[in-house]
Amino acid sequence: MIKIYSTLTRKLEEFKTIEPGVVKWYNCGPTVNGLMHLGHARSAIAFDTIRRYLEYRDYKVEYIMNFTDIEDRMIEVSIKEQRPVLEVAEEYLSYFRRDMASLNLKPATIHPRAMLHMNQMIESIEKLIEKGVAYESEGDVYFDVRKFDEYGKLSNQKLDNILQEGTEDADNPKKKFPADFTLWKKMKPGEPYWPSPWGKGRIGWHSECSTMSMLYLGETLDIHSGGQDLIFPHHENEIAQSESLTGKQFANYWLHNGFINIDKEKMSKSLGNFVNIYDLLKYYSPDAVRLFVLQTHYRSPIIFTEDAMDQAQVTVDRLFDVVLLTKNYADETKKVDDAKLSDSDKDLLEKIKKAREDFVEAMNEDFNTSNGLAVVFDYSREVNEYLRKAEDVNGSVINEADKLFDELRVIFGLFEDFNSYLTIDLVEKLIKLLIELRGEFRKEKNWEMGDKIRDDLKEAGITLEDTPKRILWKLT
RNA sequence: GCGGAGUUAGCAAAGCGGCCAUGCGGGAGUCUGCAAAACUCUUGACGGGUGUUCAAAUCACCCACUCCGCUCCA
Repeated sequence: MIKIYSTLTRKLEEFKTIEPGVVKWYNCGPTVNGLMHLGHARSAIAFDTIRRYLEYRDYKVEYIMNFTDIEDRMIEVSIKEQRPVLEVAEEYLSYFRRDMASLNLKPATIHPRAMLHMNQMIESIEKLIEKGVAYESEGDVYFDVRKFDEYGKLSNQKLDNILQEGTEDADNPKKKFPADFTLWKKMKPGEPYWPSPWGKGRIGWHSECSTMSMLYLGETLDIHSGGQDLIFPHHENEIAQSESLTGKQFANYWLHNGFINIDKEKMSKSLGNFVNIYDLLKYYSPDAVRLFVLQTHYRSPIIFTEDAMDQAQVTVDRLFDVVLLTKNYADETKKVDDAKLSDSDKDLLEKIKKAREDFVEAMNEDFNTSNGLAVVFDYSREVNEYLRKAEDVNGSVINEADKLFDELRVIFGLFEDFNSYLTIDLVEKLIKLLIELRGEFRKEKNWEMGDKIRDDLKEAGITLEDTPKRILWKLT
């Protein structure tokens, strides 16, 4: 049984999907007005890993992650850089895709973009006005939060308290009530616009996620996720809009990841203290970044330091060593034959089984990757011990160990470029080395060793031809 | 002011009533022609106080400090 902590109830809940075996999940993606930074990456890696785990547990995950490409901040960049919003969006979107691929983040089932869903959003706003929960005011449209009784339920705040400090331009005279939020924003001169029943303008930020999630996943989602900073007002507003529209619960589980801090201060665009993924990957491997993030539970804050990143790099490199060793000694052509097992074989098989169970147990508890990794480290030590100390290495047993490593690395998204380690380039180097060694033996008239190398290579499918000028080799 | 999270060994980070985390690092050892790796043992922790309990890092209360949200942010 998988347990999930939901922000809405503030406790662990048993995970049950609406439709058996299918997870409908909407994750709030980034605004593409800049490069992907470690904060985005933390969120993306955490949820990517949870998604991979759910898939491992045989769920079909319909994972939608949007890109916000039309919004105040997009327009700011557009004006600053003197080029159309669409062009800005395209550029940063391509950088995001690049960085996401570098971090081995699985693409979402669909990555919808706000700009391409204007009509649907306008329709949603019209319906909200028809229902009497939204109103037009001088070309703007606002949501009337007093019409939604449960406003504040996600962020656990009462409307009175929200009002104390006010919200988004609280003193705006066009609003009936200070906490009302914008659904449609009238254009200002020079800004991009779309036509609507209320005149030229653009969508308010909170509309896109409601509209697009319902469009692709239906009126109630299993999971809705994002960074903790989105709880208020973004997700609160999404709930207000969506539930007013449908009368149904918008999402059953609300997941929010913790922040990355630098020097005890939140990493954010507004503070300008963020670490770009593109730059970070010049110094650390993608695996190190993933491990760095996953060592901490997804809801806890992470303090970024170079020291911690260095540690993650060392750790992941060592883990890779044993995974690679295991792969080298695994024999997938043979099945485990109970009659031929030594005590150490049986012992390892037992440990593999136990590790798999312990791992599942750890992850079932609100996706505790920290404990999950502890299981992996214990397990890798056991495999190392076997590989180095067992009287005979049984290829079929090691193959079982390799299978578990494969399962684990797929879930954590580690060592994806695994197969590229055995390249034709490496084969060439090895063959040249053997030819050189054989040359040394022949110089010493050690024909026996020289012939052994030639014969064994032929056995392996590589033929050497001794010609007067040089030695040629070919794959047979 | 309101709402929330936290303070665990040199560093990172789980645990959330009784026993082990785990990773990086430090020390010793095993192996060993050299090197590297690995394995074993070891080091060392629960912010401060007061309670509850047979038993507390874990529960309650108080104090101190930190961070986050209430404004664009993952």
